Amino acid sequence: MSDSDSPPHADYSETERAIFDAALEVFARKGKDGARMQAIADAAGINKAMLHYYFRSKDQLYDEVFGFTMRRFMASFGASLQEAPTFEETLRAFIEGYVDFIRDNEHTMRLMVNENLAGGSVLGDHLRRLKESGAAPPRILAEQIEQAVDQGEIRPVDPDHTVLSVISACLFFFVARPTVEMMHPASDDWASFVEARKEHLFDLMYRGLSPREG
Amino acid sequence: MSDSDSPPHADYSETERAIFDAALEVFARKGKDGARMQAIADAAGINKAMLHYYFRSKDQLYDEVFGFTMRRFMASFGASLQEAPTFEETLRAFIEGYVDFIRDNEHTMRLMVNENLAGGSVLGDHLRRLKESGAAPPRILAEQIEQAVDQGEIRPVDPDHTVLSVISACLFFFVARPTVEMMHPASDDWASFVEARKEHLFDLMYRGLSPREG
DNA sequence: GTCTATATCTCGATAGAC
DNA sequence: GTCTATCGAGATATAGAC
Repeated sequence: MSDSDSPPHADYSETERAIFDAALEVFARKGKDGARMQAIADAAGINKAMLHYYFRSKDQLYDEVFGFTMRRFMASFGASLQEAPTFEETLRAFIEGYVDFIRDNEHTMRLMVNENLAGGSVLGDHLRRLKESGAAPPRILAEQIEQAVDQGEIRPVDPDHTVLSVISACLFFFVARPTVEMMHPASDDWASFVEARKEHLFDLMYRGLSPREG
Repeated sequence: MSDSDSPPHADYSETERAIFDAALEVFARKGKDGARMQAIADAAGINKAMLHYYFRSKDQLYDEVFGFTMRRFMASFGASLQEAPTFEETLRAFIEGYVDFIRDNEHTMRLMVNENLAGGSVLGDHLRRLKESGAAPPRILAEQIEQAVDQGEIRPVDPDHTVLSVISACLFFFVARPTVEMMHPASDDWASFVEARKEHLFDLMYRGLSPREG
């Protein structure tokens, strides 16, 4: 249900796992520099000395947590996309799957956003390492869009801009969740707000890509 | 051109203004807890003692910077919207104006996002105070959408969800700018990428709202 | 592996000379 | 108003008993 599912390291012990989850949560909310080792220890239900025993330093803890989280985040992208007979179904399934992933992994998303706000230097390091090891970033949705354009199911659009727009729409309302909940009290039931949003987003996006004349 | 334009306080001295701008930049990237007073002093070209002389404490500095920045951010919303004969023109002008504002005020946007990631408690305080003083949050774009629906220019949509979608699309690619620039090297010229994005966004959104049959 | 105690350093904040 | 020097709290990290 939450960020702690599908362990990043199969060989993590229970304690390491508790530390990892706690660190993800605190780093996600406060950023690397704003996070306190004491807060992580408290959230993990252990004491500070254990953090250093298992992960040596704050830098190393952040690096490890960020690396795993980034890979999980990128993998979710591919996992949300299942090819279907029509692009309409493909897009609907992607929005459904991707929004579900973010809903169940808000801390993962927050950590990614926080790293971007801070400038993305750690992100850059990891991305470079990933590329060197041959793991290309997934352009799988963009390819589906190109196909759909070729087959005339949607109008000619720039695939990369379109992917970015879909991602933005699926993600941002989670980023701004506190604001959304304050401005839009009707969303006091967040779960049903998220479901309504999926519908709205699919309609807006699919119609926006439709080839019908304008 | 940048976040430092249109002074938040007409009665700020030059030094106060330099501190304000420096604090905005550092808080925006690192968050309240991650920011260092020394880093703010360096960016402002003064020493730490001056920070406390003018703003007493870090808490108070953050509170003041956040308050002004939030009001500017909310005001930009109304300022980007100019009523036009058709909703098509209104939407085009809004996207143009709002994206321009974010492009020229990236730190402002980052501070808002950072506060949301951290939970939004300071944001909540300020919003509550604003409401008590009678300044309602601007629902001005939502009203334009309602009108356009009534007049049949666009299909029946939920105005609040639609506003949220437009905002997301205009904002998020700035939030994720480091990732976008790494993943999409074609955007090495950020300025022209932003311009292309405005076009793409207007097309996608306006067509997505079109009443034509599906 | 786990905890307490502590070393070491950094940060926010102030005192006081100019 | 501006700077240097410094205090004291709080942070990361380690030592060492169990």
